[in-house]
Amino acid sequence: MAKTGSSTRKENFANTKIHVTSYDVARHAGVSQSAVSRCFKPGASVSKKMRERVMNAVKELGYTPNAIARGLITRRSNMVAVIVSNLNFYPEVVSELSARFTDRGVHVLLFTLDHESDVSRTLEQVWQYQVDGVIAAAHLSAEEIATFNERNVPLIFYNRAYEDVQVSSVSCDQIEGERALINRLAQSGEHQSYAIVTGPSDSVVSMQRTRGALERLKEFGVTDVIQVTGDYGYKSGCRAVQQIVEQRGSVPDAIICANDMMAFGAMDELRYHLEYDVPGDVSVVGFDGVRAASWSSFDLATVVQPVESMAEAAVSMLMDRVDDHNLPPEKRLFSGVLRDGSSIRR
Amino acid sequence: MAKTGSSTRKENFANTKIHVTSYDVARHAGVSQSAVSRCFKPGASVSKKMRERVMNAVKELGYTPNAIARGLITRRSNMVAVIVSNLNFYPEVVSELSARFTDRGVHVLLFTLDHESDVSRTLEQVWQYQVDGVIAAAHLSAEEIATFNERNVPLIFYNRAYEDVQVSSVSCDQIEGERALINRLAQSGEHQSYAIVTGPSDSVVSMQRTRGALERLKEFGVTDVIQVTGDYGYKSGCRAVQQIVEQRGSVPDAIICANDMMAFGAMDELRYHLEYDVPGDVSVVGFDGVRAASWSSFDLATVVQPVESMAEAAVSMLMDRVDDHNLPPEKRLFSGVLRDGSSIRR
DNA sequence: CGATAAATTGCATTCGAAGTCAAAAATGTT
DNA sequence: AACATTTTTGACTTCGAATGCAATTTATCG
Repeated sequence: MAKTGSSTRKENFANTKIHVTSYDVARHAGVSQSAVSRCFKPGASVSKKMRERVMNAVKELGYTPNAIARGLITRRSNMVAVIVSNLNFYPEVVSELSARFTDRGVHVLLFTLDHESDVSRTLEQVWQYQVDGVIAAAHLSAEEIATFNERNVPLIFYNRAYEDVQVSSVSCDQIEGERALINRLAQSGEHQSYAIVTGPSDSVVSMQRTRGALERLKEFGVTDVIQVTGDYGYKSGCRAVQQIVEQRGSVPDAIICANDMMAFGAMDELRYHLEYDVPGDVSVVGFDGVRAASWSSFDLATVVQPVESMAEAAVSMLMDRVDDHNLPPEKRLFSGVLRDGSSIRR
Repeated sequence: MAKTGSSTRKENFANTKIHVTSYDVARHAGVSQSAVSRCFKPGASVSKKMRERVMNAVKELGYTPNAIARGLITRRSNMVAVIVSNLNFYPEVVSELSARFTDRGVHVLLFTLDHESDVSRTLEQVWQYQVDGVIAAAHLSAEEIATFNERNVPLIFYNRAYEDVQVSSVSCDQIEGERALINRLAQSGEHQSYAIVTGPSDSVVSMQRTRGALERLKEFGVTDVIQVTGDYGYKSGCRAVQQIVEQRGSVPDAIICANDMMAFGAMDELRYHLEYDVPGDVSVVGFDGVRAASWSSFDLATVVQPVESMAEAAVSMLMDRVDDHNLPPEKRLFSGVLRDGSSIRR
């Protein structure tokens, strides 16, 4: 009540109508609403004189097109949803995606998931907002993926490759990358015993990295590899090291962490609490190539995911499919780049 | 052409109409469209029987309300814009904001700025999308702020306090926090000479932190303080240390960095390149209290910003103003929490 | 200059849900 | 059972811009 009253008041008194519509512009310029609309549509048939008159009125009234109304009729919201399971890990990805979408005049509706259980609630919201497409850096069930087809909404997974599902994705080759790391460790000739710190057991990415490492180690004849589970966080890297030491009674020659954060935790635990020398006593490697990997404190050997390329690929794949819904699913696999570092003994 | 054709084809062949509207539901349930609409409005007058019939039809057809259409008539998009200058710094903030908005059924349109010059273009987009409100962790000019009033869009600044402008904000008390850090340094009795690594000169936050430090140092009788400028990044912390040493020919007793990232850079540069001991030869302090501050490698003395409280405050302040546009601007100032750490000599 | 083609403009309708209001149904009262 | 109340319901209009189509203007050419 009070609200309506006050906004009406403002409309009347302040001579600043709060919502200037294309009709207002049309009236002010003495043309039709269609004409105003056309002036905002690139490539529309509008005479120079008309455009000028309209644009003057637009400026005088301070008109801004209403994207909501436009979206209703064009069935194009120019919004995409970005679903990330946890923004704290790898903000660069969201940042890159956001920047690239912005370049294409597309806006990002951000959905962060605290618990993976929020997925279905999140998808409800996604449907309601009529987004043109979705980028998911989170795990969706096969049924959930299927609804995207039913609803005809393009979907691109970021770093989640589904083997048996026909769905587009952009990923970094986790297995290849992990193998490269093992090669690097083996090549130094200093590592006989290995331990692996995996990510959470429901993480496909972690599974792949672990598998890649184990496979390659096996090829080198290393079979008894200690595995402990982490949660991708720094602290879990610390804990993992404690567990490893507890289990073996000593440190292995190399600790392979499923991501950089855990590698940092592992290095710090080794150096500052267990007083081992990295890499003197034990080598540590990670995965991802986050910024801190190149900090002197760590100088971590890792695999750098080509975030820019991957983001660009995800964005362009998505927008291609928004423009043509009939394009078939496609999986793009990028190689990571081995970053050598002094966390490996040589 | 091809697109329309194909989607029509799908509509006809696949028996799955792509867009199920409230009319479809109404027809299927044998009721009016108004009735369907009412079933989705909490607290509306609908009989039990009606609700049941409608909800059955909803399920059978797989109907989802169209938030775009709803927003058009209700003038409430249930979307807010979050504008951040650089997502890479402090992803926690965006993460917290996102989670809290989600809890309130509000969706986040994310705008990241690469260059501050993008602000005006970004605001254009913000207007078009009829967001209910905006949270800005970026610098806006006075005129830009004024347009929010003209357009009657609530705006809350995050960690940007404008002294002479009537605008709402949530911030951490930079000056108080910095003074606490200086107190802590002074209290150890080991620090005579100081250097400051500031943030970029156009950062209000950096100015405040620097001012707070200088003021307190002056009160302690310290006046000749070396200042070098950084950009909030790790590398600029390294460079800053080089410059400081170059200028004085030796390290000061304490280096005060305007944020944690630069403090990390400074510590690493000191320890690994100049081979000084931190804190033995020189103490380092930061500001922000990012996760890595508590990593053993750094154990950085810093001021922890109460991100959760601040995010909650920003969100609730914004939503209050969305509900009642007449609420006056309000500035909320949170104290940071001093985090002691072994980066300070004692 | 007149005829024809091409470019421009306006009218009327559309998108999908929500709100207004009056009619209809259910409930309560005597 | 007759009436007054309250609750439900549906017809119709609205939000703001885009678009198909017809009407109009302008350009082109013989």
